[in-house]
Amino acid sequence: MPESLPRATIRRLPRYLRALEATTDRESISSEELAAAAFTNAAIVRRDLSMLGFSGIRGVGYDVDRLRAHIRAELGLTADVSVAVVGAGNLGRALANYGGFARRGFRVVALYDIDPEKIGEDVGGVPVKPLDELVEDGRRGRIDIGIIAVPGAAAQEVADRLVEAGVRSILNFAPTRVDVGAGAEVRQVDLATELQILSYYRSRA
Amino acid sequence: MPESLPRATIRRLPRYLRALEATTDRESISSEELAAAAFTNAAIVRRDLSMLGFSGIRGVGYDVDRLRAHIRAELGLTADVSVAVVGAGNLGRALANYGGFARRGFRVVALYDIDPEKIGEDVGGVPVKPLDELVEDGRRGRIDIGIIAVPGAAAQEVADRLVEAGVRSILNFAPTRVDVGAGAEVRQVDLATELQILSYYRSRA
DNA sequence: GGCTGTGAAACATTTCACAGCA
DNA sequence: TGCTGTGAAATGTTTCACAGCC
Repeated sequence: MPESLPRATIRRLPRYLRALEATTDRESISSEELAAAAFTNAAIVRRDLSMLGFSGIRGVGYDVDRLRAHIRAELGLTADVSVAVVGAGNLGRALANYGGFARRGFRVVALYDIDPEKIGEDVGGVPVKPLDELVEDGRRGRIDIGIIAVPGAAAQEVADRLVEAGVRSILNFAPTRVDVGAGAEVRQVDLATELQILSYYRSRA
Repeated sequence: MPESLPRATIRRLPRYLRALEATTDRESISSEELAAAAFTNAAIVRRDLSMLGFSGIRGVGYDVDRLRAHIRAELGLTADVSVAVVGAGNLGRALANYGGFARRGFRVVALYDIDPEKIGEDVGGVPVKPLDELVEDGRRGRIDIGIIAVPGAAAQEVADRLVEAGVRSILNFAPTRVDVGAGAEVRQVDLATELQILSYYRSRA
């Protein structure tokens, strides 16, 4: 594995990319300007881009087009990324319909569920398929990222299936942490946790 | 404002609380055990609890009931917290229906939308109301936390209304950052960003 | 003996500040 | 002159390791 970037830098790359995608009217951008657009500060921008091995021009700034392409490449976003969502409940449907994914190069290719009632439905162009087909689909075509949008009790089972299907990147919305081997990377989004953290700050305002 | 805890500690408190809520069969728990349940390590647990001003008993561990109550208090979760969701699209509906909130003491009291078609609907017991009533509702009753679940273009406008309604804690699911004064705390959950970070790790596996 | 509480070291990240180049 | 690139300091966080108490 090539030298990895600092975690803090990685977390900021999507913000830089978004800012650069919104920048269409200029050839170059200074660290100060990019920082303002990406909600950080100029020193951090310069340090981050230097970690990426990307150079600007002193007295001028960074070349917008080249930087955009550089960050896309760094994030592995050179081609569309295919996403499978497991769980066709409210959250799964919301994710399948979410325009923000397509706009950023993520293509939701299927929703999987165990409820026979839901199989065959079409959610904004995305077919709902039986969970039993996940492993086969994953082995045949390519699923780059799997999203777990099922109740906590089913999360581990779904994670196992995803891994079996060859999925090595998982976004888990279930509050239950899942254990996959070293073979996969899991990110956790816990909605109640976010509210609890807000609650902490609120209670001492 | 009382001395604030380190950010890193605050982020872990919800995990400790969840672990302790699942612990009903024992009176005390060691840092080692709590660490395993909360996906961290024993030294961090001891340091965190010591920052909280909470003491265990040497040779034994931490009193489960007292610690649970202590963390709940620290998180401001002594009473139910009321939540308003703005945007009755797929995501807003998913959030209004999400059992994980109620189970953790968060009560979604209303969904707000501008679409006249949706007004008056009932989403899992939560009424959909016109956005125009948000400010009035917020001033009359109490809305502890507001969730923005509208398209990016409308996010800032919604944030302004929330602040006007007296809401000082906001969870924003729109990709657009919102600017509220110093009066409110905003947390950002960006779904595409999460996928991009996963994509980074995938591309170098 | 077992586990907490915490100095001190190690590590990670941010900020400062300025030399150096276009 | 204006802005980058980066040492060095400051700050924040984790890890180590062990004294001290139950």
